[in-house]
Amino acid sequence: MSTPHIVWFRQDLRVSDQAALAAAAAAGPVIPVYILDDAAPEHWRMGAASRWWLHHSLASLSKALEKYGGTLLLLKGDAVATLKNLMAATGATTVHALEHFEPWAQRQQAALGGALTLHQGLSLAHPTAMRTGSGTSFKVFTPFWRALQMHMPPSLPKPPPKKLHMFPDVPAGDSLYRWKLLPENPDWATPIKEHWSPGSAGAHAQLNAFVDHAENYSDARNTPSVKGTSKLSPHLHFGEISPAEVWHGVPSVEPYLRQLGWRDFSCNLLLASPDFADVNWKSNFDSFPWVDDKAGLKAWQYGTTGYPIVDAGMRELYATGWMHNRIRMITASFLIKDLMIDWRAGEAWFWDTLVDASLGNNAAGWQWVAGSGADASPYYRIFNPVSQGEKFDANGIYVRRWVPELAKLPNAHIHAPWLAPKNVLDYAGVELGKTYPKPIVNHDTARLRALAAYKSLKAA
DNA sequence: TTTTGAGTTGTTCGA
DNA sequence: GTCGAACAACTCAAA
Repeated sequence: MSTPHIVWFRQDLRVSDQAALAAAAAAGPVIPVYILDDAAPEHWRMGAASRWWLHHSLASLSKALEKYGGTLLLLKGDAVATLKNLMAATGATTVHALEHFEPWAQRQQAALGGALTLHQGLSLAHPTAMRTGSGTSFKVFTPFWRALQMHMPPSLPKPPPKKLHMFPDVPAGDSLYRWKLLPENPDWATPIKEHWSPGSAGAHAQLNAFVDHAENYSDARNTPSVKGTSKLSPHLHFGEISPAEVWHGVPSVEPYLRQLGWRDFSCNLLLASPDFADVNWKSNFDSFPWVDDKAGLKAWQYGTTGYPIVDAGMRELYATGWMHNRIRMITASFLIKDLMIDWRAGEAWFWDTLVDASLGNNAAGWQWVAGSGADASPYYRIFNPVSQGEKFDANGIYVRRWVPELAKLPNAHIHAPWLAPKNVLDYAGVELGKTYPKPIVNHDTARLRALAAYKSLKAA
């Protein structure tokens, strides 16, 4: 019997276009393993929504491997030690894995040294291939995107191995259910379940559904009430589908491919600045006068700010584990600029509640809105939650879906119920402060306060 | 080394 | 209602 090759699955839970699996399968008998590992610092351990997704994704991967004659071994503990033990117990000398870019993943990869063979498949292009003319990493998206396109299209996706030869003598693993990744008492995942089907099959179904309307992406992507976006983000995050499979699977719609480019860009930023998720990329923001507003944070989290478009978004997030991208910007702008709460509080909430929570993407989004990021939004760009609602949810469909207590308000007042005449509110059964909150801040004054704070930063 | 052009996603104000 | 200007200054990337 030849020595086995370990395939270490992480956020690459697929069998097709999976270079680590392919290399191991070609080399000899395999041991596919997933290790539940709390290597990340406490506050970056996988969030609750992600854990729900992980459970189902692992179940799906396990099934997929069985189709090819493989079995997924589930282990728990420090990944480096666990892999070393597994190698010692089985005589394996090589671990195959796709390269990951989170700081703790980088540390683990370094610790495994020569025992680890890294393959590519998380990004469209390897970050070290993405360099400016002077050899530095990119800090601005547009030139990055131009450079990335020089490397595109990515290689065609590889089919799964025809057959896996499992190494017969594998130690016993855990059972997935014993990891208790699923919520109990209460089982808040019921509505999430209705919106998603984790796993590669679900990912490809989602891709096919998107392909049918991808041509409308440019227009429809900003309308949160319609299916305009791809909704592939969680599938991509868990690697149930590779970015190359997506690139080759969708029509060549530039604005969409550009979004894929953003995934790569975030990955580059994180690799270049390992503390990107924790500290202001622009250090002058360290003196920003954030407000410690626990009540405001809570109102934001649970969708009771009194601004319908913000509340709708936050409720969509809490119910489904996902939020439309346009609404992510609006809600983030509201937390940062209207409430002046530190962007990291919003980042942490998104981390816990998003099924697509990715360290680099999440941090890049928040730092961009805050203005502390590499390629940041200008400080005076403060979203007006009413005009954003009127512009992108003109007929109030999105708000009515997630804030049903406002459902009977006419379009003219759906985004600013506090401005509606009393008889209109009465007719709609809305009593502000009772059935729906009054606005927790006045946007006009909040805007001026934020502008002043940003100005003070500049002076400092 | 210096210069030049550009930088995801907006809003308000006043003519 | 529509339109252009102002809202800053700085850093990045490439020539």
